[in-house]
Amino acid sequence: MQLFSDIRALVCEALDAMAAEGALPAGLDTANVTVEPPRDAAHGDMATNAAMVLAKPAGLKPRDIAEALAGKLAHDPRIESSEVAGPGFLNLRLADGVWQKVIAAALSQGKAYGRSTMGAGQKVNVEYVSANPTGPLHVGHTRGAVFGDALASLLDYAGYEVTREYYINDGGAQVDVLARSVYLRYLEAHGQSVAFEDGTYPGDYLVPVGEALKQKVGDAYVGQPESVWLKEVRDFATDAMMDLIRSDLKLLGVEMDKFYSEKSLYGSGRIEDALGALEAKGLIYEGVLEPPKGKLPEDWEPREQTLFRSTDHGDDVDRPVKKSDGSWTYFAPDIAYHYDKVTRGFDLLIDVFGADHGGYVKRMKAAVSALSDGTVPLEIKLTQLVKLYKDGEPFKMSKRAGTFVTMRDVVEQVGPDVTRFVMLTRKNDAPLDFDFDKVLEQSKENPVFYVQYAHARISSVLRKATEAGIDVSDKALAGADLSVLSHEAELSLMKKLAEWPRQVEIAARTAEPHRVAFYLYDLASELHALWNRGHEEPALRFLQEGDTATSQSKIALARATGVVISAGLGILGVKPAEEMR
RNA sequence: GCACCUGUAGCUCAGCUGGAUAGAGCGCUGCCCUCCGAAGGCAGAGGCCACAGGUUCGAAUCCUGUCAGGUGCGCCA
Repeated sequence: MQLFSDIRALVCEALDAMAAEGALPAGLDTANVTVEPPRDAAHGDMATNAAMVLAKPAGLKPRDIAEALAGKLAHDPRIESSEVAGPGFLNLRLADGVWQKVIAAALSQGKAYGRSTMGAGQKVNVEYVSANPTGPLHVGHTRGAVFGDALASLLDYAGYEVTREYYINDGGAQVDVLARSVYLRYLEAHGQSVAFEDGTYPGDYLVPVGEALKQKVGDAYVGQPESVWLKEVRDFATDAMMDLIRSDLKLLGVEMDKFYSEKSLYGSGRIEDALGALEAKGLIYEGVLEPPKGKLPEDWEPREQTLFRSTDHGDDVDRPVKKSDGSWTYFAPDIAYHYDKVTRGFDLLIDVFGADHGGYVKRMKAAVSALSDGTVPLEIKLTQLVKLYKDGEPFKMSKRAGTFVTMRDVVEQVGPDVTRFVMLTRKNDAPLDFDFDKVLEQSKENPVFYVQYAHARISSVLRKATEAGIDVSDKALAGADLSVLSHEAELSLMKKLAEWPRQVEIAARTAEPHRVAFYLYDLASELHALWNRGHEEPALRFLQEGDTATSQSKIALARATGVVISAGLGILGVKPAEEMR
């Protein structure tokens, strides 16, 4: 049930009828006709711009079209009244019964109320996190993980068939560095003292890996050259790191459908295939790149390389797929990986990258565009930096010194629910401040708390009602007489509930899960407002002493609100609170 | 130098693929608990939507340019 699209359909039907009667020219394009809540509630429940959009093509005055449209709509029982306003808006006021049905829908459909068929079962691949397997996840990864996961859930809720995927960068030079670092820890485990020079990972998290390696191979690698141990240690270490990362993700409540290994591409012919596909399109050539302007690297000298003509697909310069020594650049396996996604039959690809990868957006899109002949869109969402604070003071982090804040640090301090919600209360392309103290504050300044508090109040009502012997089962509530819910404060809450399916579609269309978080805040606000009205007007309390029937009606409203809050939190990956402590 | 992102109330931020008098929280002023959780609610004050042009019935939103901040820019991933 999506009330706004229902009414939009009604408007379009009326426009068709007008065209059939000759009041409008036939064949007008109604694609730009919208039905949405007006900014000012005094204007009514819904407003349509139909008359203004059609005035020009129809050669008529907007207000005349609006008047005629109003006449048509008046026949529908859902429309209580309509009036023409401003430059040609048609403001609609809906009958109370329409809103009351929203409660019934939420109760009967549960969390599925709000689900959309917008995605029409299209297969979408969401790739996120994809952190290098060289250490634990840190705060930046956390935002990407939370965002990607919520986006995936959102798209699922909006009717897409979603695959959550992680690309393991286990094929490049950084895993050799990892292997050497683990080897040093391994020597340490054998009692040697070692020095961590530049170009190694000094973090403590490799200590147990070194010890585990000792457990496995004893002293077999001690004093041996790299040629003996590098490959084995590399595999051992990346496996250990992926275990670490998986457990970090689990802590946050993120579960991937698929982990895809870069290494698996090498030697399989897949990279050659992907580049062959590009070559067949005439997009691969040998050439020399211009040096970047303005900031010339010290050791710049022109080299001939194998290049991808990405400029044919919207990039600014062509990109190298092979280094001057003939080995692949990192971009080559990335192309192969995306080619693989295309051939797996996805209708839409989404990559979630950190903002520091913004420079790769165009070339990646160019590659997918070329490989799919423009049939598979690749959307890339960048998540901006997270700045950490404690007591209002910024955290200093240094990767070199190994003093970066890990995801585990954050989640263990504030919990997965708070971490997720807070990181979703900002749009992905804006930087985020994360203050360890503020996110745990129990006040309305903290949206996590505010929304959870609303849910806890609803749970509290249900508990009290049960104690009072009122049947609050879904079945009993579904049978309640909803027509008694006609107070303006109650209608206001119902109207907010009616917006839920619409908000889901907007959020999914724009790939912006933060909209869900903001909607939930608004919804919680309506609930709190109604709750407090109960102080002054006892008739607005959910529990009506001695009147089971009326109580059930009002509790049905509370319950419906709880259902939507928990559905919304579900998308964000947050568990609703039954009570506050 | 180029590309991408950002610029909205004193502060932190929303703003629905262009809509009416631009919203919320914090902070400031004043109210509301014999009552389902006051960890809440109500009301007031506070804006040249960075700036300048353009597109149109209509612009915070789209286009161009300028300014400011962030991120990145061959042989790293």
